[in-house]
Order: sequence, then structure tokens, then C-alpha cells
Amino acid sequence: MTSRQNMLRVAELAQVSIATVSRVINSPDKVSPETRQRVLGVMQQLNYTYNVLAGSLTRQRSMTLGLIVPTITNPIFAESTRGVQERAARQGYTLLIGNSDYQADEEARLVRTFRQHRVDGMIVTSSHPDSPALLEAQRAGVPVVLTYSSRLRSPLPSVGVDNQAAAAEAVGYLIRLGHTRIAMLAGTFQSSDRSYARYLGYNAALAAHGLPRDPALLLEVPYAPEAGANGLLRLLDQPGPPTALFCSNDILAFGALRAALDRGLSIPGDLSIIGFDDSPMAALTNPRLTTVAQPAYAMGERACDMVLALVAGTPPETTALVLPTSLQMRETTGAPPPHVAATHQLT
Amino acid sequence: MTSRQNMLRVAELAQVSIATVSRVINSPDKVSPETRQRVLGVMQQLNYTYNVLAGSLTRQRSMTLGLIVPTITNPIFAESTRGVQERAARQGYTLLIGNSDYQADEEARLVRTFRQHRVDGMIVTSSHPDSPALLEAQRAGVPVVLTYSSRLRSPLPSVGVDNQAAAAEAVGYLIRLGHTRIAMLAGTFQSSDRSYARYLGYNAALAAHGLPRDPALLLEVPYAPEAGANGLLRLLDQPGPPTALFCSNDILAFGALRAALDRGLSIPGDLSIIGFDDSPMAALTNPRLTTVAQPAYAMGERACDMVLALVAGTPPETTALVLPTSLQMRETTGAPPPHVAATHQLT
DNA sequence: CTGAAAGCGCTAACAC
DNA sequence: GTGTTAGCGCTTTCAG
Repeated sequence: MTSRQNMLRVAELAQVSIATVSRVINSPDKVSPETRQRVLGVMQQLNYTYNVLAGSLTRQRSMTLGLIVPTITNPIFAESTRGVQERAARQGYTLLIGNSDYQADEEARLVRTFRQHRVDGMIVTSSHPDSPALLEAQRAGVPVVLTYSSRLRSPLPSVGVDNQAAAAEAVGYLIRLGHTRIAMLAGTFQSSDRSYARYLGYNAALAAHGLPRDPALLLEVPYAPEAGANGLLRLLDQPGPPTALFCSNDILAFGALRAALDRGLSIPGDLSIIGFDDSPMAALTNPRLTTVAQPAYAMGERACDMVLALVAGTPPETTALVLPTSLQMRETTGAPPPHVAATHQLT
Repeated sequence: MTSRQNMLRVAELAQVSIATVSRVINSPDKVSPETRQRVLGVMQQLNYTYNVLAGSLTRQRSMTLGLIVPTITNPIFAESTRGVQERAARQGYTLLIGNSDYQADEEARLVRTFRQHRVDGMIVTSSHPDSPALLEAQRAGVPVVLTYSSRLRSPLPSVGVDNQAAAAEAVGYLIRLGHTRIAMLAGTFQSSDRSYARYLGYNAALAAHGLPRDPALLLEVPYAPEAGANGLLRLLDQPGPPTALFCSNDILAFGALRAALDRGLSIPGDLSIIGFDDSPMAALTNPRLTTVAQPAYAMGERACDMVLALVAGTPPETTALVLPTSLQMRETTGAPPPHVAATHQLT
């Protein structure tokens, strides 16, 4: 065939060179108004669709960014995804998305795939922030920014929150309400350093108030409502049950709340519950969930801005952005039941 | 420089031609075990990363699929997205994702962008199923499959549910429970034909039972909890308030439930509520939400299988797949309050 | 302001 | 089995 190259066809019909067509697309002002109009017209009538792939190949820039989250199914990640997307689109970038399911190997696989697709940068909520795949990508020149965790001394830039401090604040609140037996339902540490950081905060708060740390009060579970429900039940069914529960995310809290209600407990009369994330549903449950709010959407935006800056070669001012969290005191928290407090005093 | 082409570098070091390198990647068995190992070794030591972009250019296949949903923020779409992703990944495909925000023009923009990125096919939960952009993509040879709606006579293939029948079933249930004043909170018709189909089902159910259709009982609102809450309040604050509410999605129902509870209504004692989607939270609210379940994950899987079949040139058996829905009768529905029933009898 | 030409990294015949 | 050689569609100096 004569010419399959789309741009060439446009060029021929418009009586200009292919270079000119390229120019009206990439730098319109470098072309005289007349020719530009003519070319534009032909593109229209030919229904020409620019081939980003070809452009990316020569230009060494794919105009795509890779986004990896544990699971888009968790509203908090859906939220930050929107943030990333909004900023990316604004800059002409398109997103490749993948779910790691909190699995380090799946995360690594995604990183590899994205690199093959030559993403210009990636934003990842990692299950394993020191993953070789991530470091290697960065070493290979693909900017990577971590989200949701603040690893100040990580080799990878990040935009997150201070999980430990936020958790400590939540637990501190419980303590101030009078609770002394506070349990924690934590997402599996191994698959999320955030969960572990929150656990550290929980511990810190207990320690700060001179409260003993009871191993029986900590349960590491997968991030699922059922796990939250079963977890709470197990916690409750042991001697010296807790009067308050801190969950490392809202999903767990929702499950726990449901289980508590099913068991006929009054919330927060019999049990206080605090979640983490402040996902949209937190303000809608009955009773409304007290939880730690994270600026998810903003986190996505900032992370996107950061990779884009890195891509552009503009070193961002900070390489470790820590966004503020805020405890949303709602209806699932209150003073511990009087008899329990009394019991506790006796021991 | 001598040779920037990655494959060439591998080829040189491995003492083979670039074609052979390509072969060990795409059809390993066409290469002798020894050379293959040698090449593999070099790739390893060079840390070679295959360039999908370049491959796509020659092969005319990008190994990417475009996915467009109204908003990934709605759990039901997050769910189907996972389904799509799972199937896509299994076939070596990567996903480009975009949110249309129920906006036809944004959807069109995404379609254009995806086409420029040469996606091999797209799956879209459209806000405007007959959108020229969609039809044009299909005409241009890019398979498009619609999700969530069943448009049997649409020119575009789809995998969805029978929204109208599902809605009719839900409303029919309410009627059988004894309700006669049933309101509907519907997502804006203009931005979702699914919402309209559900409205049609609502109407059909009323008609089938000889119930009058009261325009004052229908409210078209945006898909947001606040809209659900305010909507219900408006519905309630008019003469002859409804005793039951059918919402065109769970988000609206969650908002309405919250507002009803805040107003001190007993649910379902004073008001019955039914949602649509059966998003994960529906079974966790207090009381649990009665809602119409859609097989979101499966829908995503099937849609992905369908585009992939289309991409491969294998005409799928059906071009309009309708998946079953099922009414999940939980705790937000019950008989109407006795006095209202009495009142109604008087009129 | 516009054109010619050398790639970008890989694939796919077609030979050997 | 393995190598040669045209491209795939676009960008980008470098001239003019």
C-alpha cells in the first residue's frame, strides 16, 4: 500500500509535509493560520485520531501514569484514585490502574507490567514499601511516589499521613473517655505497614497513659467486614473483654459495629468503636462511626502532582509530604459502662 | 550512540539477531533451548524491560483496554472494575481507567483519549449509550461493550441486568407488603438510562397493581447521600407522605435511611426503604438495607470476556447478555404503619 | 514557516 | 533454528 501512516495521509490531502501535520498538533503556533486550518480540516474529514503510542515511542514519554492500590474496592482508595485522576487528566495524562490485593508479588507484577508499558511514573499504595521492584523502577528512572504512609526515611518519595500519631490520638481519646481495656483490630501487618504504624500508635497511647498492653486485646485480621465482625466477637468472648475497640480501618469497624449490634450491645453504651479512614459511609451508619479522617482525595492530588513534577524533572519541594488527619468524634464512642469501670477498679 | 534499541543490545550481547530476541519473548519454543537460555540470561543481566509500546506499534495491538465508569467512588462500580481487571490481567491486558461523572461530554473526552492510546477495546457504563463517540469508536473498529444496562436493541453489545424488571420486582414487593403510597428517589434520568429504566419498572409495578401514579412521589436527584437525605425529607414534608421509598441506588438509600433515622422515624415501622445495587455496605447498615442485588463482579468479568472475544475476532455467542438480579429482603422493609393504612382506606 | 530524513524499539514475513 | 529487512506512526533536528 502507498501510505498507511495516518499522519501521512493527512499531510498528502492537506498538501503539506508530515512534519507540518505534527506541528499543528504539538505546536499549532509554529504553523501559519492558513495551513493550520487546512490541516485541521483534513484531520476532521479523515476522522484522524492521533496515535499516542507512536508519539510516545519517539518522544520517550507515554503520557500514562501507573496507579497501584491494594483494592479499589475500599472506598478510601477509590477516593484518592479520583484525586489522582483529576490531576492527571488536567495534565493530559491517562491512568493505568492495578489492584495488588495487599499482595507483594502481585504488586511487583503490576510494577513490571507498568514499566513494560513505559508509564512515565507510578503512584503506589504499597504493601511492602521497600519492595525491590519499586526501588528498581526508581533506579531505572521511573519516578515512584508512595501514598498513605509517611516513611520519612524511605528512599522513595511519598505523600501520606502520620499513621502512628493519628492512631495514638484516637486511642488517647478513648482513654480520656475512661476506657482502660481497649482492643485493637488490625489489618494484617505483613501486608500493610500502615496497619502496623497504627498499631504502634495504639501502643504508644496506652504507654503514654500508663495502661498495660494486653496481647489478648490485639487481633490481626484481613481487611474485610466479616473479619471485623468475627474479630470483635472473639475479643468479646474472652475473660476481661474490652470496653472499646480501635480498628485500623473503617471496613473492619463497620463489620465490628454490625456484630456488636447483632449481639444486642448498645453502642457506645456497652462498647465504643473507632475506625480509621472516614470513608463516606462512616457518617451514615447508625450510630455514626467515630473515625480518623484522612484527606484521601487531596492525597491523590498531591501524589499525582509530585510524580508529575518528578517526571518533568522539577524536583518537588518536599519528597515526603505528610498531610493532616483529624479525629471525627461521632456517635460510636462514649464513656465505658459503669459496672465495668467498677470491676476494673477492684482489680 | 551505537544502539539505543534495547532488544538490539540484548541481541549483540547474546550473539544473536534481534529477531531471535523477539522470538524468545513471543514464541520461546521457536528458539533452541541453548540460545533461549543465553538470551534470557543477557536480558536478566541487562535488566531488560520489554517495550510494549514499540511492540504495539508494529503489532497494531496495544494490550490495553479502556474502562469508563461514572465514578469509581460508587462501590458497585469498584466491584465490577475488579471483575474486569481480573479477567483482563489473566489475558495479559492492562486497564486504562476513567470516570465520566455521569457527564456525557467527559465520557466522550475519555473515549477520544482512549482511542488515541489505541486501546484494543473499551468497556463503558455509559451515561448516554447512544453517544456518537461510542458508536464512532465501534465503527472505527474498536469494540465497545456497555455494562449495567440491557439495551437489547442497541447497536452496541452489552452485558447488564434488566433494570426495569428488577425495579418492578422491588416495588411489587412493597405493594404486597401493603404499601400504596410509594415514593421513588431516582438518579437524574438524563445522566443514566439505568435510572430511567428503574423508574419505568416502578411505574409498571404501580400500574400492574392498579395503584395511581402520583408525580409528587417521584424525585430526580443526583447520586449522593445528601441528595438521598434531602430528597426523602422533601417527600415526607408534603401532604400525603409516602410510607415506602424506592431508591434507584444504594447511595441514595443510605442517605435516606440516615435522614429518616435522624427524624426519629422507625424503620421499617414508619417507612420502608429499598435500594438498588446491594453494595457491600447494604448488609451492614442498621437496620440492614433491603435492596436489589446486581452481580457487579460477574458483570465486569463477562464484559471483559466479551470485548476480548470481539478483539480476537471471535464473535461472542450473545451480544446482549442479561444477568439476573435478586431482591435481598432485609430489615428496612415491612408493612406500612396501621394508621396510614387506615387513612388510605378512608380516601 | 515548511520539508527531508533519521530514528524510537519491536514484529513479521522471507530467506538461508 | 536464525538472520535480514521493511515497516508501525510519529518527532525532531537540520536545512532552506
